[in-house]
Amino acid sequence: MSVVVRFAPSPTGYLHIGGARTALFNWLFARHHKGKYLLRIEDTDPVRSTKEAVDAILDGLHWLGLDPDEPPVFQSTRFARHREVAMRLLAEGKAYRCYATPEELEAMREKARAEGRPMRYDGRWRDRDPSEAPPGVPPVIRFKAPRTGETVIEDLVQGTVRVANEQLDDMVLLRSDGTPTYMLSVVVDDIDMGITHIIRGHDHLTNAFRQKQLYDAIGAPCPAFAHIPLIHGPDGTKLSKRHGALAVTEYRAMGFLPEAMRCYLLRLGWSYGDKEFFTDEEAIALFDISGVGRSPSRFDMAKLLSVNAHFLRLKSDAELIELVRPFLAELGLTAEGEGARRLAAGMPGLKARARTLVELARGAAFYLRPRPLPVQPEGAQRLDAAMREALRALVPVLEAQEVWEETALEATCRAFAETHGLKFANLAQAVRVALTGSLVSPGLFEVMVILGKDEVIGRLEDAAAGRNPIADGAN
RNA sequence: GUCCCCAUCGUCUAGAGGUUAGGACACCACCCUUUCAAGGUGGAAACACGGGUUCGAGUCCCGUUGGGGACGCCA
Repeated sequence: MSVVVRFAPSPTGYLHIGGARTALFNWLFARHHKGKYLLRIEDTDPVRSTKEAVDAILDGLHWLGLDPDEPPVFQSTRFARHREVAMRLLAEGKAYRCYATPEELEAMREKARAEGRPMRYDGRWRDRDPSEAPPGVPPVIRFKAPRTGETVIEDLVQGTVRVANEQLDDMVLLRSDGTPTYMLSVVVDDIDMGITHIIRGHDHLTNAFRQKQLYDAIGAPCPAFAHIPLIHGPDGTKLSKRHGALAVTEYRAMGFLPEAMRCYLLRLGWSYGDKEFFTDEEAIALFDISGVGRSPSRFDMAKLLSVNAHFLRLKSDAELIELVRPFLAELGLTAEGEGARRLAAGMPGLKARARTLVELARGAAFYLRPRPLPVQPEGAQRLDAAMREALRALVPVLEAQEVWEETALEATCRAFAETHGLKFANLAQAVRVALTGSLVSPGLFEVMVILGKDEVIGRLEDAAAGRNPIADGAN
């Protein structure tokens, strides 16, 4: 049997970390088994579903490289089919019309709450004759669920999970306005789409019992279930906006790489011995549901940053130059001609110091900004009058420098510091500020070589003359 | 409240009855060093608790505690 899986988000919000990981596991599982990975948009609630959310989900999946193998199925287009199945169950006596009013249901809930019992529909219309139906009340169609025995799920992750049927009530299949509910739609669509494995969040585990009963009633084989543990926030509670349940596209904006995102998400709840990093090929070859753990994990930004830094360093300089362009643009910078040349030359030194593309852009900015360079406040403090004098004195020395390469420049600067009675480290920091506007940068002499003699002398003169504006700290 | 699930360093996890309980992130120290990173070396850091079963339990069973999830004419 060939594997068919689906990712089935409801378009009521953005694709967040949890959804992204569910999609990833489905995608990986399908690739591993050479099966199909489908996308179904569960837009059966017209009030909460939006076009923007659909686009955001599609965009997020695309960025992560998790495009579905076929065009997405919109659940709302399949109402007629869902209704058809409901009517068939009704005709077969496996479902019935219920005329209970919202008020009655609310009263039932109140009573259950007061008695400390689970809030369940009491089945008052289950065996009642339709002739007793109150006039003018549009009924819902309820599933006639088994009342005794138990329902058992063989979950690929959770193992055997069972629940007593008394715990479950007669769920609504068709609302009084004739629209199908989620529970019905999911089952019918999964049957029609030929889904073999349902891989989804653990929060759906209890739904699985009801869905299992529906499969049985419809007479369709039940797909294999794999309920993967949820991702929690750093404090162990439900992942929320303030934790990082941001749209995955927010991570794109923060300068994360999709492959880093995938790798991080993969290792959240799944592992393969001590292996930490996986290429896509490795992940596809090694991924299996049996490697998925059962306990929930917490989202950890520090680890994500570290993983991203790892994948950033794996990128070629040429790739990085293209990837960083949009982030440079946000700083109002472009890298053309001389700027592109400097960026390419400086990339090895830059990328070792950046964990994200945002950090990379910020670190690269000094190569691209026009003179006089803005300097950060902490850096400006290093340029006191005495140090400015020293920089002024350094200018002619460097102008006389014939061999403009790292070791020669270092020798020159060390000798200069010695003859002027300066600690080399202090001189170096002052020069660093003059050349980069910051106390932190790639190697000083590497920077000198990449900037070139004229630019270096120009920047030193700016600093000596106190021409640099103070950066506003935004960068 | 009822039902279901979960429980190894702060975090992600390895561990399928006998291990000095391993790795990664973060943290600390040292090395390197012109800053910051990167890199290298080392360190601190865990089996929630209580009962069983067993010659032997992080591993199996039960309970407790703690955490999470589900309980809609939402999905």
